[in-house]
Amino acid sequence: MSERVVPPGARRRRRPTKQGVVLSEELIVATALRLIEEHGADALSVRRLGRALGADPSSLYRYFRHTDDLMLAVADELIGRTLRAWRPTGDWRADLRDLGLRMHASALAHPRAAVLSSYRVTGRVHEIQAVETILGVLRGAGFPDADAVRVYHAFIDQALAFGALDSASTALPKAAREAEAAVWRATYARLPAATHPHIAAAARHLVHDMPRSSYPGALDLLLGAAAARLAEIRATVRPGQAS
Amino acid sequence: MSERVVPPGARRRRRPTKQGVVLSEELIVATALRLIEEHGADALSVRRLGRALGADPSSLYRYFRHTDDLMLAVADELIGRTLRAWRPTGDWRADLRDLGLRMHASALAHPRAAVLSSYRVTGRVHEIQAVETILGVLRGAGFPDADAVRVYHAFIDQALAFGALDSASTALPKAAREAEAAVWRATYARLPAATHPHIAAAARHLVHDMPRSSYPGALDLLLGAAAARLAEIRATVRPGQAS
DNA sequence: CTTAACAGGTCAACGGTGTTGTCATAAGGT
DNA sequence: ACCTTATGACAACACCGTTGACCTGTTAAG
Repeated sequence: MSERVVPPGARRRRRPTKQGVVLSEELIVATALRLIEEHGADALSVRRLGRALGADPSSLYRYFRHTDDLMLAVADELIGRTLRAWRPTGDWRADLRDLGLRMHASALAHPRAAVLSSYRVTGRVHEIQAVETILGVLRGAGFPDADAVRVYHAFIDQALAFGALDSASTALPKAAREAEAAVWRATYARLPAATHPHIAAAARHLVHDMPRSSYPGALDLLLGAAAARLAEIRATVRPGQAS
Repeated sequence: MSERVVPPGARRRRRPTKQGVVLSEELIVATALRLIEEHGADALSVRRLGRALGADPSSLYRYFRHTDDLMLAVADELIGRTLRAWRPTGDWRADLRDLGLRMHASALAHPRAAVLSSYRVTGRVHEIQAVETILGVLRGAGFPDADAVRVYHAFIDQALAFGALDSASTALPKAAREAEAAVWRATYARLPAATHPHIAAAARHLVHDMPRSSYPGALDLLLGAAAARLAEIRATVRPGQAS
């Protein structure tokens, strides 16, 4: 066995599959994404992916060391797509808001990849490009390096964390998702004021608010705090005028 | 088969297992938690849990309809423990900060349950108690119902989302976790300024910041924004003096 | 005190999963 | 034309969650 995965550059022998398909890293990732989109995140398994490709499942291990590796490649491809669709305008706050919402939406569309990419550092091309781009926006806006990294960190973690959270709940079978919303109406909204005064008082708001994502609000909060920090920095730096 | 799970109240026949153990919902949940603590989140499977209990795996289905159900019970137990350990002082901001950190820590200690509980509404006793308690803190501080729910929502989602995110990364095998940190040093910190100027400029900060959790910072941000909102509300309400 | 019902345990099986060791073969370089 | 070897196929392993059928001891009713 030793190492069955060959570095991408060294691949040459394009022997087709029994069913005539010529495999490649790109084709595998694209097919995985298609499977996820068409049949949901749970439809993705090595065996099913093999079947969809017209190849033996074990062939995939010539391209990825294990499932995780494959999912990271899928996640990186998603980052790339999100970044390509994004059109920065030069207004850092609006641009980051837009990017945050896009990342969140992309996570919602691909729950499984979102969960994985939320806590893994891929070190792949698109991820690096995203880091460079976001840091560029922040430094361009005038954040000193240390603050730029802090804001970047909070921004990216929040987008990923809420993305994973919200995507997990939309990935539930439809019946289960409706059942969740029903818990707020049927259980919480009916608790008597005698035993649960605070829930009873706020019941109306709970039923309305809780089944919705709190990400947009949290994002605005973060950007607001960052803007306040930037104003503070600018005020401090004015006298000396150095970066 | 029909319905094999009997509602907790109706249980009476306490026939012991072949190996002499008397099962109960509480014992199962406690054992599951112990397994997670001792051998990591991946050590928890129906079969292993059965083995640890000295019972056939299928016996567990007399108590929980499926694995999810079991994990929700585990999650609810965790909420209960966290809440019991928390000692509110009456200072809403300090109390919520303390509670948020405790929830985050508890998620770190029980990654698998954390992930599940982060996007599911259990409607179980401890969860309800937590909602009532937190809403009580906020309403007691003077937040009107609608704002209390908004702050509650952001607070709880943030704690759960970051908890799930951070716990997922600490649940990685130690080798993988070290590899992640190494990516920042070995890949990002070495990118040439010519192609990646922003990363190169901020490299030192990236290496230091990125492998750490951004939750405490994000939490303070949220509470700061909530405090600002409360001050605003108080200022507006002063003249009429009504709640 | 006997007896009938059934809660709650066991067993065996089904169809799935990721992963690996071994083998065969066709493509490429020489 | 040959040799090497990348790469695909196959079969097997050890797991997983879940279920239907069966059996038995406890319990409540008569």
